[in-house]
Amino acid sequence: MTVRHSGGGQPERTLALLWRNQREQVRRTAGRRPSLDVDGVVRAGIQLADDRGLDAASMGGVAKALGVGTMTLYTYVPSKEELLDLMVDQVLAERQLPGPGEPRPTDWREQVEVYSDQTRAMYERHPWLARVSTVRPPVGPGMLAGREYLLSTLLPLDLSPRDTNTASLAITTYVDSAAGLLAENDLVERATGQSNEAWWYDRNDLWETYFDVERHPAMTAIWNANGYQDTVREAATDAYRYGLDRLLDGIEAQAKTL
Amino acid sequence: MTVRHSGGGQPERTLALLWRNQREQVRRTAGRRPSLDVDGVVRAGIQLADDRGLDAASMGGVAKALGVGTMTLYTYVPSKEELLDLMVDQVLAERQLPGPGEPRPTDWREQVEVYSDQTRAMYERHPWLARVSTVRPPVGPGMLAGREYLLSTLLPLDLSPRDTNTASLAITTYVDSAAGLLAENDLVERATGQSNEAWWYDRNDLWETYFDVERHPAMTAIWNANGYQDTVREAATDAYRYGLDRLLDGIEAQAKTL
DNA sequence: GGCTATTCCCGTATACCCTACGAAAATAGC
DNA sequence: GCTATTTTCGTAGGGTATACGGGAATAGCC
Repeated sequence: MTVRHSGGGQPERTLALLWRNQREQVRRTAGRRPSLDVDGVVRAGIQLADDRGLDAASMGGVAKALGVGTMTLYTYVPSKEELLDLMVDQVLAERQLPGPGEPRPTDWREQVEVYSDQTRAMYERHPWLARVSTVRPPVGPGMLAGREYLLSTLLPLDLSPRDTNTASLAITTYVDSAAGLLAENDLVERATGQSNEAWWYDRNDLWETYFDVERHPAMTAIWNANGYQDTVREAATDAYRYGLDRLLDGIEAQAKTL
Repeated sequence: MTVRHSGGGQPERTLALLWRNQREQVRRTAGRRPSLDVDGVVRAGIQLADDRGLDAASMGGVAKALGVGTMTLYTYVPSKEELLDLMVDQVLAERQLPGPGEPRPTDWREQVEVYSDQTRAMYERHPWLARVSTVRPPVGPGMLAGREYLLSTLLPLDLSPRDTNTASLAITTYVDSAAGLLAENDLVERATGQSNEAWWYDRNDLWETYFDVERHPAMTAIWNANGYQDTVREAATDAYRYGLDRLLDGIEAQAKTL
């Protein structure tokens, strides 16, 4: 199954849910007293997705975890789609990113590092995030806080406003997807109970039967020179660091020429 | 639904399917004559996913498109999972990347550009690709050809074998995810019939009711300086180019210092 | 205490999804 | 024509989301 996002629905309702903790609640008057609240439903969804994968966070699954009927959830959340939006913004907001005026490293690269570390840790805690589309994301407090922080780290570079925005988009794209990949790697190992190395070993036939050395000289050369890391995890971690560092190098160098 | 990948199954069977066109077929002997072939099933799946989204490429949907019963597909493909693997490797192989010895640009950056352009075009044609996990991908001819080409573009830099591999992983991560994002953006516009601008317009309440200028000074500054591009598409395209160029800048600079 | 309007709870039903199983149909070679 | 083999696919079982509507609980008012 694919995980899509933020359809049409009623944008006002969704926004009200996303920002539910920013404004105070209206006092209740008549009617049966609710047995749950939105936060509880969202927490249960996150918990389930963390523990047993995104598929476990079905409406039925979440309802069972909360000890209510499936349809009861629809009192709190318009659809599974918005529940997912709420789960996403919730975990985005978990990142501990300094707000405006709060203490932070002086070097801009170290500030970006904070974003990178926090985002990686978030994906590590919630690997199902990598499975959720980020186009038309839930524009809640969590997402806005992340964007705000990353933009603010780039201000010292004195790029034009437009370039600052462009650079920040490039960085989020890289960090979010690479961090998601790392987390997914770990998740798959846990979920299947099979290490990545065992997975490759199972595909020994590839090299023995199908791989054509003539057609793949560069791969062969790297292999012969022992250029492949010992583990998939190691390779992915190295690539993450290397790519982020080179990207920031490039941004820094270009900023200096202006 | 999430889109997962390459489970346990029987790796040999999956490999044989992925590389089915590299080795010739065994002659058939007795038994009822098949009405379809694997290529046809894969093509139908791709067609359906292209036209009506990944969800339309269900086993039932593909079978109906081919005019057979749903269960008939299981003669050709062990499960939906492997069908997806086959679809993915098929479209990966569609990229026109020069093989070893074939003509290519002289500058290494232009060579990487070819990879970037071909990959972007691939995602444009098959936006559902962005929805499919790339951990434990189908190791078929298409994937291997892509990896081989990208590695070969980096050889002129004379990095160590390990660094070459690391750099190539960083580039694929960036290119594939950023290209996927671009394509997904277009897809969502087509699928929902709502432009990204209209989507944001629907969320006007965000700025009017919830957005706190005090908490988001950097965003506010960029907004006031007119730093946000006119369209989401423009911003994403700019970010793609900018990020790739800066990443390659960084790689080039580092290669020179060695 | 009883009425009423309001709100919440959730069983049922519909419409999808994947796929295990097994019976029927078609074919090649003897 | 018989047999071994292969393909076809209906049925059934267990999953998913959610529309609908009836019943249950509550606050405020008389």
